[in-house]
Amino acid sequence: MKRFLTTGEVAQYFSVTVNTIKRWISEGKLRAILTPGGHYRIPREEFKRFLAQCNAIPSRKRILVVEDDPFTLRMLVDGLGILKDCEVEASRDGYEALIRIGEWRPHVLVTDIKMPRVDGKEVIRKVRSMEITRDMRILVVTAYPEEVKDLRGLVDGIFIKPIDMETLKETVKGLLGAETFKMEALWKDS
Amino acid sequence: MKRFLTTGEVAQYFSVTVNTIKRWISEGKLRAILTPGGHYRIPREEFKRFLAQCNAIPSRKRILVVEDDPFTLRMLVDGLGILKDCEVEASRDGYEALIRIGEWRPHVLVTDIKMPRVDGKEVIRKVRSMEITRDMRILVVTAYPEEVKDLRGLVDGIFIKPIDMETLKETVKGLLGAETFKMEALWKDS
DNA sequence: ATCGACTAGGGTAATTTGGGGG
DNA sequence: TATGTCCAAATTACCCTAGTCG
Repeated sequence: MKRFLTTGEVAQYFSVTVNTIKRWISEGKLRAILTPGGHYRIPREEFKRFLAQCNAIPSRKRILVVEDDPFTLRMLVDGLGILKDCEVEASRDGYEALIRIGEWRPHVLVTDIKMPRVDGKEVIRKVRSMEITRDMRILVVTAYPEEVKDLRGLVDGIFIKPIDMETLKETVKGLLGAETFKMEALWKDS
Repeated sequence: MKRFLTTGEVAQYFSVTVNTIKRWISEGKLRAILTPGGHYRIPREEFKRFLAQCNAIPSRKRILVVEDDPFTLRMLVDGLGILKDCEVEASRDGYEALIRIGEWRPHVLVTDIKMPRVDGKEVIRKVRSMEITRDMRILVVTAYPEEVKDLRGLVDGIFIKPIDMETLKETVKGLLGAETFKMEALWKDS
């Protein structure tokens, strides 16, 4: 198994020209190393990361849970963890969560709305308005029903603590069923 | 752990032919010793140095500017935009910035510390503590010198408004020159 | 000392880069 | 905005045989 791929190999894989791959690299979308002669080599790990980011491989669905209370967090992660073909990760605060959203692009975000030093509502509005994260499904978890009234049209579900895990799991399963693919280019023909 | 590598081993590592390795050696790009029979042996240390060099200049450097004041933002983006081999992007608030950091992995972050509904200091502490963003260089821009005293050890530079763009540009250039390698990922198996 | 596997060195074909412009 | 196409120069791959390594 080769450790590095050439631009040509990656280009062939995506059915795009080599120039497009070079542009992706120079724009930082795809990371690569340089040979002394100036040719790019793409690490296989990076290639896989990139594929997942493009939704190009039928990867397992990604669920990000954001919750600062360790007990609730544990319950959510463990509960969602038994779902089939899913990966669950946790962030303990909003800052971590936002970086992780950009990097990992979860399919579903399950988030508390009250977090120290971060405005959960503002985060949701932001995420909804950004191109990259617009397709992400959002479930809100909160202890204060009246806090989230104005989020109704914006999120895919609201759960009031204490959480009914069975309903939550069913809802997540439903959201994951709805496919959202973004890279038509990959489906032309191989 | 072997002390020396053959051309074939290095070639396999880089997904390059043996001849290419030989050319790198004859051109002095990769240093090697000679066996009495005329076969090359590459010292492991030299191999590591070489690999680091390949990681050093992978693509154009990415600079993310975070600033809510349109006027200052414009000045920063335009000013940094003329740097060679750099891409500059802007985020108008902390939420956007964090997602963009995760997605784009800027080499340098130039950020205001006072932003609506986001604690800039907390963002910086968070970014510094996370594996993915630990190598990112951070420059803080602020109008309040006393606000950022406790950030001194944490960031790579602090600029007080009004900004001296020439100094800022020089600093960014300096930070971009200082290479930060992450070779461990490439060393997992071998 | 022998043998299989690998290597050096060279010549030629194929690929890659960077840039500009559609 | 993103991608495809074109170009020359540079880099790398592929082929070979004689020689070295283990």
